[in-house]
Amino acid sequence: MARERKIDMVILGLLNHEDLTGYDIKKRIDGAISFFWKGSFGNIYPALKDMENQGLITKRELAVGGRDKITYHITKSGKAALKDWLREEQVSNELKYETLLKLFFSGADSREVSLRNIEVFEEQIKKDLKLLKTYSETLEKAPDTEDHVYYSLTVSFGIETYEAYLKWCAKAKKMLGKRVMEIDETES
Amino acid sequence: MARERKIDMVILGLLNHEDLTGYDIKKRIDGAISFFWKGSFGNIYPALKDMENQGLITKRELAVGGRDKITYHITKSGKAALKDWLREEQVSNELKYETLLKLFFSGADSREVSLRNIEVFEEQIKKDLKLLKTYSETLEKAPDTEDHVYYSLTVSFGIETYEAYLKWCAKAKKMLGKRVMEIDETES
DNA sequence: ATCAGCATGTAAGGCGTTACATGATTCA
DNA sequence: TGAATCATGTAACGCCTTACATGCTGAT
Repeated sequence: MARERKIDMVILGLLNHEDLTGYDIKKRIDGAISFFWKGSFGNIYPALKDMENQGLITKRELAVGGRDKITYHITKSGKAALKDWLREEQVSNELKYETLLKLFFSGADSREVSLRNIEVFEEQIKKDLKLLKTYSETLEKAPDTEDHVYYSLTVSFGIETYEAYLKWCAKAKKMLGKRVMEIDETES
Repeated sequence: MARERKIDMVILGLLNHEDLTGYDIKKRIDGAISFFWKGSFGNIYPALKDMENQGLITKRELAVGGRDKITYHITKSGKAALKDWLREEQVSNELKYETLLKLFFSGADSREVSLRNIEVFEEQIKKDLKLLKTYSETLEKAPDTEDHVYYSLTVSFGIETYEAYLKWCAKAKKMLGKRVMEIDETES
């Protein structure tokens, strides 16, 4: 059965770049990473404890203004574990889209309901796409480091697939009989 | 907190169309649905028991050649629950792509490793896309029912996003310096 | 006869979310 | 002074996966 908990790898990946506190790790995950992976405190803190016991990371307690702040640092063993994971070919890529599930079973209700569900999805995607594009713009102005190449690729994955989603939404709405009378608003 | 278990809705959705055994339900889920939702026996059978207790479905035991076969049937209350769910606007759409996670942290290893990971992803997507296209072809020959519209839309969602993935793969490989010397094989 | 598929379940364990609990600091 | 954010955790609970357990049927 072995280790399945991927949050460890997220943590190692982040710590490989810089030392961080659990709180910082959470913030990083809530950024661009959240588009393809999630994490919570109840997830992260126990993982940090385990990983320290395994010798993958070390902790450094610093008293910052009378308060404890715990910063984690990746060890050699941790770096090795990260590489091992990167070189493993077996991956789990999973989509759990409730919108598609609903659409699949939409024969049970009216077309208005299906259309509304597609619109809800579309609105969310538009919002997310806007965010991805700000990431992309920030990246264009940033220096060309090796890490940036990878960051940039994941962002462009998001942008391209989300644009495909939007195209599909338009087609789906048309197919379900939505008359598009609105003038298309360019997303300025 | 309320009900979170979406497998119930998958089951209701399927039973809304026809009576099925637990085993049949699993097979249906392993078909086109598996692209956006998963289910297992350890998941399905307990759900069926719960849902029967809740009055959402009823069971019919039939002795088929000396063997017990349990077929489930959706009730009025079950149909209402299905509609309620369809009309709920709050949805959870989640992507958990380990490939992207690896790519994001690929600065920790060589470009060869990143390229290999993209290739593994690409191969999987090509395989899945082929399957989706057979679904699509089957659909084209099938009668134009209301249910088919929705089935068709979910399949086309898959095809279009997977094609976007493949485009991205090509771009990513190029960006990471993969020289494409192979003559492109048309997927006949 | 044997093997794949049909058919129904249970049990253990893992993983994750949410809510709870606590308290310091910073900024308006 | 009050709210937001920083910061670290724990506990309960829920859901799912995997493996196990069992036995029949149909095809080769």
